[in-house]
This record gives sequence, structure tokens and C-alpha cells, in this order.
Amino acid sequence: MDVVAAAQGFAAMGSESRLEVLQTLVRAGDNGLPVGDIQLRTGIPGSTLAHHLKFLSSADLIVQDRQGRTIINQANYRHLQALAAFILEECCTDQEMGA
Amino acid sequence: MDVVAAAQGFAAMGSESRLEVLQTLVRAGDNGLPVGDIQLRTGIPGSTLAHHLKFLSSADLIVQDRQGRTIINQANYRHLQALAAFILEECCTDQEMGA
DNA sequence: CCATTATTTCGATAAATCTAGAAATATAGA
DNA sequence: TCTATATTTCTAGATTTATCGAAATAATGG
Repeated sequence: MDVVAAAQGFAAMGSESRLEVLQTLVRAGDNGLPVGDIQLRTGIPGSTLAHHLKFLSSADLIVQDRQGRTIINQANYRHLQALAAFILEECCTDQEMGA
Repeated sequence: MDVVAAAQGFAAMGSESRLEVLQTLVRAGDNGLPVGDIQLRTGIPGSTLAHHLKFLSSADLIVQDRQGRTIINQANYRHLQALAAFILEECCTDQEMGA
């Protein structure tokens, strides 16, 4: 995980609306959720939601998979875990003792 | 950690420049670093850096402490850890089994 | 092919953010 | 107090983002 990808990931989580969408998907588990269900649970209008889902998907935080005419959205747990790990990954590597 | 604070925290990490500044402080450990040192290590101009540090500090990601005429910046490890934990905290709580 | 459902793209406006030079502020020491 | 050092505030332009209605696209069933 390079700093560019990480920044993009955090930026995608850095909006209240989008973080709520992401949390909804994280809670939903491996089955994922269709766009319409997310719309119902969050109250976000379709066009706005599509915008946010695109943002999340560009950042690799979710995966979209078409099934017939609905689109299933799933949290990308691997990537999310990698981002969580990234935050403190290099903790204290430059720290000097004493002082 | 509520969703508002979390979104603010992730937004603060969601810029490449700012994430680099934060990483620099995470690496620096508990001793922290003066603004000038961060400036040297990152190459970011003073006024821009001050802006980013304020952003990070508003989001509670770093703590600033004046010592004489220099300002020591330290990563707020507690808060960073809480943010890392937040990401997958509620994983799968809504998941239904089978099918 | 037509109607229906699901989702996205278009378009436009408002708001927030990024950047950095110049000026201002704060502190310490001579 | 005068000077040097450290950092911030001011200011402003360029870029990005957020929002959402209306129109367009995609897929299904009759």
C-alpha cells in the first residue's frame, strides 16, 4: 500500500455521507447490498449515491458486481484491513531513545 | 468514536501531503517534531504546512505543544488507533447466513 | 417492441480545499 | 530594545468536491 493509494482511500472515507454508505456495506457482510437498498437505508438520493459509490469504488474500498439489473455492492475487506494497518505501520521507526 | 469524528479524521488523512506529514510524525515517535523539521523532511512551504497541521490538529490526529519558540508536533496515537479500529468495527453485524 | 425497474450520466450551482507568497505575531537572547 | 528565529495569519486564485433533478442507459418480462 503506497501513500498515494492510502490517501485516496482515506479521502473516500473522509465524507460523512460516504462513510455511512461504507459502514452500511461493512455491516452487510459478504452478501453485499444493491444500490436501491443502500438508498433506502441511508436516504441519499440516487444520483448522489451513484456519485459516492463511484468514489468508493475508484478508491478500491468497495466492489460492484452487476446481477441482472441490480448492482451488488460489497465492502472490500482486504483493502480496508490494509488501510487500517497502514495508519500505524511505521510507528516510531525514527524515534531516538533518551532525551 | 462517532461517525462525524471518524469522517473528519479520515478526511484529514485523505490528502497526500497531509498523510506524508502524519506519517513523518508517526515515525518520529513520542518525541514529536518541530514544524521546521517537518518542513525540511517534506519540502512543504511554511504557510502550506501550517494549514495542514491545523487541519490535522482540528481532527485530533496530532497534538501541538509550544516549547519556547518552536512548536512540537506529536502524532495522537490513541486517536489514530481508534480510527484504525473503527474501519471494520461493525463488520458483518447485519449479515444473514445462507444463500 | 413496450413498459417497468434499477442505476448512471449530465448539467449546473454552491461550498470546501489546496497552494503559497507576503505580512504579522511570538519568543529568546544580546 | 533590537535582531534573529519560528511559526502563523492573511489573501487570493485555481482546483476539487457535494448535491440533486432531469434525462439517459441497461436489463427484464409480457
